[in-house]
Amino acid sequence: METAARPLTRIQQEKREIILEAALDVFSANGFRGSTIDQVADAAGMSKPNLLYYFRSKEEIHATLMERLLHTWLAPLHEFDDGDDPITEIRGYIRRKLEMARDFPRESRLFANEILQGAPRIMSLLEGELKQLVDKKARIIRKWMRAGKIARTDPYHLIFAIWATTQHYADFDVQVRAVLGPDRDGEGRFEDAARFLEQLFIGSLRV
Amino acid sequence: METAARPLTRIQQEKREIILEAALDVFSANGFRGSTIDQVADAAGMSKPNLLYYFRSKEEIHATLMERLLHTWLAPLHEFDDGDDPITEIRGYIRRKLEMARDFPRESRLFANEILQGAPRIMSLLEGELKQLVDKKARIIRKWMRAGKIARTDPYHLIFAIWATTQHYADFDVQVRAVLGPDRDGEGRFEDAARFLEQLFIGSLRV
DNA sequence: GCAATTTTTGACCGGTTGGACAAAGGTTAG
DNA sequence: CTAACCTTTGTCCAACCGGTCAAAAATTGC
Repeated sequence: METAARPLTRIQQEKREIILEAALDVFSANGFRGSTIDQVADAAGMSKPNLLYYFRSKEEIHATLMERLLHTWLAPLHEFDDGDDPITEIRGYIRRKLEMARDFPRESRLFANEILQGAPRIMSLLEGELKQLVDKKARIIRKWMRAGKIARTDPYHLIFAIWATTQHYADFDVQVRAVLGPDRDGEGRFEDAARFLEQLFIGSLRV
Repeated sequence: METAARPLTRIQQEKREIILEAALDVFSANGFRGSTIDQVADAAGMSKPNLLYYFRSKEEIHATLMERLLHTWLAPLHEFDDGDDPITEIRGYIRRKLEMARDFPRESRLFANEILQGAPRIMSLLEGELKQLVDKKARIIRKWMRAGKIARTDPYHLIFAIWATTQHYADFDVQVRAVLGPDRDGEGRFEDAARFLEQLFIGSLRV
């Protein structure tokens, strides 16, 4: 009584979830080409052929992972919206992005890996959905500037700078830790970063 | 009549140079594990066994490349020095780092790749040479702050932010281009970035 | 021109990897 | 119990990849 287009059973959904979780671990640590199906299968607690029963290929795992990741990834920018107080809005965006770097470093690294390789699989999304979203937010920022609520500057590069500085704490984590040294290790660095970034961005935007 | 430790012939030096140049191209585009010796040999215009006559292994090519890269990479930070005018000094550092992102994007990406993978091969350098260098520069910055020449903030996170924002234009180049769109493409984006970053950092540091 | 040395190459090898497949094991509905 | 279906696994394969090796080709020193 099922439809011709196979609906996923609950077991299938659960196993696919486990595999994606394992793949996120492995891919983000070793890169796509540096990872093997066996490693993912191992991390997922199943055999390679079993894994390939749920995903037809290594590529398909990666593609599925990327698709989900991008939704999560763009969420903070979607939330960024026209509000009474631009400073509050921007501060909130920075805070959310920094929290994502802290709570989802694997996702950040996987994304960074993809972009570094030239983003072959998500180029169309970057040029389409992402560009339009950024265009929209840039218009909001420009409006604030015209209204004299924040200092005039390039909204695109402002957004790039927020991305770069926040994601740095996920993507370059080992370097940050190495430079800060063992004494300044621990999650305290994220609070220091939050204070610093707020001062950096808000300080330069205040009129 | 040569000494026991074989001195490199001119041909050997030239060929090694050609190989390293080709390897930088290939490794920075595909990552170390995503690249094959054949690809490098191809790009260098020679056969694989011939390439392996000049470098004993793929690892050795990568290690040699990394070593050279790191010297170039830390040069701007070495130049950053105690001066009369902190603003000029910081502005100059930002400009030099941004120029490196523009002129040596492959080096930047290779470095980013290494850090992303956990920096297994250069960890000791990060914890040693790099940390000490940053510590030294952080002390200079703190001195400026105590003298009331720039606003008080965390010098380490300031340096991280400069790294992140400037390298972003090399490492995330495809994303930057995609978001700016075809009309804002071209090298003009680096000048826009320079103006923006100056305003961002100098604006927030001014007392 | 000839011998020693350096450079280049074709052929090959062992290990790894992505993926196929058929058969076995398990589950569910009647 | 049994037939149909879903899940799991052992085995296998072809392609790829890093690296070796011996022999050919080119270069160099005399």
